[in-house]
Amino acid sequence: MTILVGFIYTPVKQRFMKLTSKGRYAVMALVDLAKFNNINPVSLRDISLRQGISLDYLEQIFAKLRKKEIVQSVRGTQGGYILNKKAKEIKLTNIFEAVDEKVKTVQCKKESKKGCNGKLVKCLTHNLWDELESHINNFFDKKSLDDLVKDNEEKRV
Amino acid sequence: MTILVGFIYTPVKQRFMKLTSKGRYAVMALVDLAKFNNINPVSLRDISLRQGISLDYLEQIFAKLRKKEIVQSVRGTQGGYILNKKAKEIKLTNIFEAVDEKVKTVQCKKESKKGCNGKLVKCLTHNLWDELESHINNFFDKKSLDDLVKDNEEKRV
DNA sequence: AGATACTTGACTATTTTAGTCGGGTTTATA
DNA sequence: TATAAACCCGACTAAAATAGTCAAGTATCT
Ligand code: FES
Ligand code: FES
Repeated sequence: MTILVGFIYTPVKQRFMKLTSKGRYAVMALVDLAKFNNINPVSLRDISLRQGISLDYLEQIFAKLRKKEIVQSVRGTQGGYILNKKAKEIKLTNIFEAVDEKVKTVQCKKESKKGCNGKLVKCLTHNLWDELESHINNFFDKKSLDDLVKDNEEKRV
Repeated sequence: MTILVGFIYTPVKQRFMKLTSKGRYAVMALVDLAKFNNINPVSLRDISLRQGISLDYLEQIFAKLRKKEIVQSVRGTQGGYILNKKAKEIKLTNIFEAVDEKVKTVQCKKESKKGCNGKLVKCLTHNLWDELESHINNFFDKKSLDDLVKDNEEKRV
């Protein structure tokens, strides 16, 4: 905190956009699941081996996916996970939201007139981040798990 | 690192997309600079006060912007920074690139057949991240500093 | 000379990430 | 009914990144 002519800088504590391995893994794992999602549930162990993702980490991720009702679990031997909806109805936005990687560029409340950094007016770049957010979410809202699986099958042909 | 049936998980150390305060500040500061960029250079102290960004941090950011020839410095009293190009020619991509916040979703080499996580084949979601990268950079390539300033003036009217 | 402003580089508290670990519970099947 | 395969849950942690801070300059105007 720097003090300058009676001015105090309150550090802005806001990570304003993230998309990291957790989200990437979630999508990878779900594509894998969707591909092998015939009759039997798919175990995390299989996904872990096929995709090279730590089993323990996958468990954390799937706990979140289950809470958001994207997957369903089947316990016991021969258990695993199955999709809880049609692959076409699972959009990337849903997945990212479930694992806390929602794309959110502005932290300031939309309704309130207040800006970020506590000022009484929106900052110079507020509009930009707002547009960016729409731009990205637009992409994620359109893409479904089904699209990804199909995209993948094509590639293989 | 978990060992499982002779399998070793090498942790994937890749942050695959970032856009944080540093980039946000860089853009804010440059919009401010562009607005007040008449004849005289604009001092970081002024930007700091107007935008509520730590002066010390701004100095770090502007050092990078100068290295990439986005701004020019004028030393001494009444000194400060001026834009090194027309505001119309400074795209957001250039700004983010300068402060190391380039949007880069895939780490695997494009030419090589190898995928991320060291596998010999591209992962299930490679295409997706590739598309996403284009989608976002498309947005940033189009937006110039000039657009932002104009956008801002309109709002004020 | 003094003040203003840029320049450089090292340092650091805090937070986030990408896991790990240990102990459960549930259920199919041998 | 014993066992093993799978999910379930919460706590823990090393390493990295973030958002700065701080100190000691140098250049230039008045
Ligand atoms: S982002 Fe909304 S005011 Fe700064
Ligand atoms: S992102 Fe290119 S192979 Fe995984």
